[in-house]
Amino acid sequence: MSTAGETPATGRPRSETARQAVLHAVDNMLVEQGYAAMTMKGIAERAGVGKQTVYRWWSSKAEILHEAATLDASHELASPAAADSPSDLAAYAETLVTFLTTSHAGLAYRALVGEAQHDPKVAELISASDLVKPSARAVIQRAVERGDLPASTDMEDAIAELVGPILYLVLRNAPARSRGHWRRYAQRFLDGRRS
Amino acid sequence: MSTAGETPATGRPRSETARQAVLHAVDNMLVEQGYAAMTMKGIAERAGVGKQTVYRWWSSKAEILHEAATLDASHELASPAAADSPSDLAAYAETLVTFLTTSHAGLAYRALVGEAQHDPKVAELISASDLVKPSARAVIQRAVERGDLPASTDMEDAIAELVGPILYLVLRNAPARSRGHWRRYAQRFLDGRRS
Amino acid sequence: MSTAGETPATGRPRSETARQAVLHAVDNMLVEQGYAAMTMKGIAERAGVGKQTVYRWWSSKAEILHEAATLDASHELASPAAADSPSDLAAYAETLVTFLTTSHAGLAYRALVGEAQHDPKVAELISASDLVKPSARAVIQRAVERGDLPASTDMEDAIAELVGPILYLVLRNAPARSRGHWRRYAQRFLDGRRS
Amino acid sequence: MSTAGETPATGRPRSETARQAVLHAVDNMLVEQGYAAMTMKGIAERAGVGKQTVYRWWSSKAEILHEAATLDASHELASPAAADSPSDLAAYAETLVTFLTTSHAGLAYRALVGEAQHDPKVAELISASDLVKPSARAVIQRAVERGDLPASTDMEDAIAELVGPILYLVLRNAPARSRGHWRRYAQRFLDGRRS
DNA sequence: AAGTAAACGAGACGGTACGTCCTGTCTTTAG
DNA sequence: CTAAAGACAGGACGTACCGTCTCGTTTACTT
Repeated sequence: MSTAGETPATGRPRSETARQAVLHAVDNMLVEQGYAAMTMKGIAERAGVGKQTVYRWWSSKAEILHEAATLDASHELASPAAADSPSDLAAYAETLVTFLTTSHAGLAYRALVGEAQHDPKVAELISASDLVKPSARAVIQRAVERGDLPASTDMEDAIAELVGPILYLVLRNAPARSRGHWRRYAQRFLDGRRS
Repeated sequence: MSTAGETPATGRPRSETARQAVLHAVDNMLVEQGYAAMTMKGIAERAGVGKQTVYRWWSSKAEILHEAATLDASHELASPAAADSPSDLAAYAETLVTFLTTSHAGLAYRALVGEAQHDPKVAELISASDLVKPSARAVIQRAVERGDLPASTDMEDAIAELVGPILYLVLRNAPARSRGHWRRYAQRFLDGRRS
Repeated sequence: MSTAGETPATGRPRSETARQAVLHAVDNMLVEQGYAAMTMKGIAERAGVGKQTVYRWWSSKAEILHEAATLDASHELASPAAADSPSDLAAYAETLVTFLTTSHAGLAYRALVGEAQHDPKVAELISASDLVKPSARAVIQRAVERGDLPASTDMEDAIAELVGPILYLVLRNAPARSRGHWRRYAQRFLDGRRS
Repeated sequence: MSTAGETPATGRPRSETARQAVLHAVDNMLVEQGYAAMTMKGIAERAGVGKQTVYRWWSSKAEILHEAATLDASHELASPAAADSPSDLAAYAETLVTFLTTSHAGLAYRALVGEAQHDPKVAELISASDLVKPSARAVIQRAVERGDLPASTDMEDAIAELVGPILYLVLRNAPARSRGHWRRYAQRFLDGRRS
């Protein structure tokens, strides 16, 4: 990871230019070539940066991708509160699908979830700082506060049941669903959890 | 893929011994070393087989893994019909979790789902012959026939909503849930789809 | 080293084409670029060969160079016996100078002698199979047999005293000496060892 | 090279401490690790000096080594005039062998002679300021003045014939020779050059 | 005393070669 | 014609050095 906690007292400071170049390179290469075709060597060349500079700040392409995606994700997943809980949840579902299927950060997220199945380090990375969870937690929290979900709702389970089916479809490249579909999806989610 | 259409008229026949050796090697290596550390060369050596022999019958380690997993999966995911739908669904959820977290084939399935995010060929492979879907379809079908789910139930959506949350938890290495949890999970699933 | 002692019973045999391509590449690159600028990567590319193939048969550029030079050296250093010992020794001195200053193999020999000062492995290599020594030994032996040098002559010392000054001049890029110079040089060598 | 021509009018002056630290570091590292293992970075760290400081005053490790060796060489190669020319020459030969095989500066000299075969800049360096030549010239000059060598003796050739065989043996790590050997060696040198 | 300017230690920078590993193909002998 | 064995061309891996370039700091000489 590139976030340096303490500032080193001495030596040439890290080049922010190089950092940005790497993050942009990774972002673009993911879309153009896909995760598997990306290499540390290729990233360095694309960014116009030495390989050592990349390794100095990130230990794998997954880590770079995670940082690049995190920067955009919170902004892209922001779902403003709607009038009522069904609308709120349905809007969030649509936002999430759009994020996962069209956004650069969303593609990165899917690649990272995939990679996490092969590499425990990546699994730890996304579990320590999941891009999607916070937004899902927020929308469920709103429903609880409105009284549309019981106060006893287990947050982890609720997130899994809200996000899981969406991720399942997206990871399998299922065809897009209609707006009405997500409206009914939100309703089922609420109905199943009515006390 | 290993399915040979017509039998070649002449020459030395394909060695079934070699095929079995490869499938067993892949199975064991996945558990011992993980997906990423497996290589075609390593598989061949472990199986006591030439590299060319592996390439002759499968085009990637994903394909070998898929075949190895498919053999076991249907048997391991068989969930006998229980007395009522909630019990049936809860039992299936538990079986699926056990499969995905402890079985060799289940680990292979997770590795393949991960790989599918990087490689379209693998995505096609698992979508053409998903190990889990048939079992989920069967248990949902039983609920429809019992009248506990409406006849109009969309099967693809229902599978996604039943399996999605489970896969979401498992892919993130979430801690095991209790039997009661899955009982309530099944109930929420049915309640959301009532009326 | 590339000399395989025992023949392996199985597998694809070594490609003689690749071996020749590497040896030629090294030969040409030494002249064009110099020893320091030659790299294993560059040799492989120039030879149209994989890096692994190079490492499979030689462990360093010095070893390749040694093999390439050895092939040519004995032929190029062959000095036919002259009428008398002074002429014989003078002719050999001239041949040796020409070899060391103009021949590809001679340039390689100088590079190897240089490298041997930094790398004990190279030192061992050239001491185990020196390109120059055999030819010097032969010409001194002839002088002994003619009775122009005492039978008690220590061969190692005589070689050092015959070849050393020549090598000293060549390694320092001293200007070329005349034919008469080498004639007098041979005479001094014989005179110093008379009686 | 470190000899600064004109003194800059202003700014912090060069640190003599740093210069000495670098020269000592190089001296020790050569003995401990060998020429090939020495790096500019390693030298700087060993000397407790910044890399830039090293590059400011020397352009390569060969140059540092040359300066370090030059400081000691003239002192170590000083060979006091003996009673007669054979003794004088024999003593010098022994001194030279000892220098080349045991002294730090002698090891440095051998490393530089080796490097000169790969790098023309180093070749120029040692030919412009050879550590050994002056001492050899002095001892030969004494023999001429004593009348034991003809006045017409070509100095360059004589140096080559006196030093060449010694260097040849040393560069090949030949076993040490006895005192009697060098006595006879000196005699042969004189006999060969008697008019 | 304040200002100027170069040298200082430190270490990141863009590059490039290292030697190893793996890929998918090819070439041998054995069955 | 398949099998095991293993060499082939190619290319990415992560590491190490190269020589250059900033940093903040230090140290002498100039006003």
